[in-house]
Amino acid sequence: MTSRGGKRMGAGRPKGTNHYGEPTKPVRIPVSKIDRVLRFVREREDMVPLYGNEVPAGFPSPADDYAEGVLDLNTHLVREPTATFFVRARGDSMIGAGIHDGDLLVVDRSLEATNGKVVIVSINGELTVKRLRQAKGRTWLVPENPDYPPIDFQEQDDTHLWGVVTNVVHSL
Amino acid sequence: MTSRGGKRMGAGRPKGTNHYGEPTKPVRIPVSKIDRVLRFVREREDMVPLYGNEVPAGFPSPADDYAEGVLDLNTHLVREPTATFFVRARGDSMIGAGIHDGDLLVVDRSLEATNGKVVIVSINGELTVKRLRQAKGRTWLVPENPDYPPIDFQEQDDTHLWGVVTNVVHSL
DNA sequence: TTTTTGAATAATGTAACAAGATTCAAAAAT
DNA sequence: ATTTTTGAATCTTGTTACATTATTCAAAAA
Repeated sequence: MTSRGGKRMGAGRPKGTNHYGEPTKPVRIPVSKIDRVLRFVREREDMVPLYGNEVPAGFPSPADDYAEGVLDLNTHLVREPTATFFVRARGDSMIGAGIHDGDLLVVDRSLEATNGKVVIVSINGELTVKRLRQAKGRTWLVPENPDYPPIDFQEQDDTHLWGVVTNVVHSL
Repeated sequence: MTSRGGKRMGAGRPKGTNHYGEPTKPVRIPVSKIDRVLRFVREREDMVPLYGNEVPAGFPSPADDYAEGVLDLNTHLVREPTATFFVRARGDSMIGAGIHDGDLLVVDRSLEATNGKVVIVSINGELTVKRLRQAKGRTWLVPENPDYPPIDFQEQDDTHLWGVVTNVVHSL
């Protein structure tokens, strides 16, 4: 009935006992995206643990602290969001570069297409992926499959270099 | 000097002229994620256009409406965020399945490891990726490279099946 | 010694506010 | 009559304030 607590050292909820372990700030979000944003911040939706070759001690629960070794695929694979697009690979002409039929290619238009890079080129209205080779003042689009011949490349009306392939996503 | 505007129909900034074309609400966000969240809501960071084999008419600007043909890698590759982890592949024993040394493997623990699936297994404290084969009442871990022999698999103290590989991310 | 209690303090969702942006009709200039 | 300037009205937006909830722990009670 009378007072029990009172002013004293250590009373009250300690700092840092919030849901995230760090301070928060209100940020104005468009209503249609509030759900996505809350899922992202609350459930670490796209932060997935990354292991090396050692056996993980146990599978971390979402409540655990992924202080290190977490990976967000968007940030990891898309460096320049506004200059990036995806293309689905067709055929097996680049099988030697690890590009299989149906793979998803991440293409960055902001990277310079230098000798040896794998590039996306449109020829006669069709997209194709090849390795760029510059030698003896000429440029070649070289498949990575002995069944296909290199293509003499010169940028013309019907030919355009779209960007450099940075990653290949292969589904099993 | 005197009044010029005044009370009248149509005065003032019209509704819906905000940055997003819809109302906003303050949402409390952990400080370390404010940058990511703002980039997401403002620049549609992780929505990247996806093309088929036709030549894109032009590169869409971030201001355009990506009503269709956009892809978010996290959603696309990680179906069950809480049951998913990444492992970096080592060696070339699964080269035939399109898995190269250094590739990033997306592993889903919620999928059933059935015959023919590519799985992650720990053996003697080390992680390895192989294809699961069940035949004649026995289970084998089969490499996809003729240089390596199949492994007779039985779940024991030092052996654990961690999950099914759903995607392979290969960097160029 | 163990259990109960409530004062103290932090966290959190949201309302409120101040400053900025935008519009348009009235006033002024031409 | 036509064009330009102006500022009141109104919405947007980043941030602060606040009321409510959650949490902790030492004192009081059992």
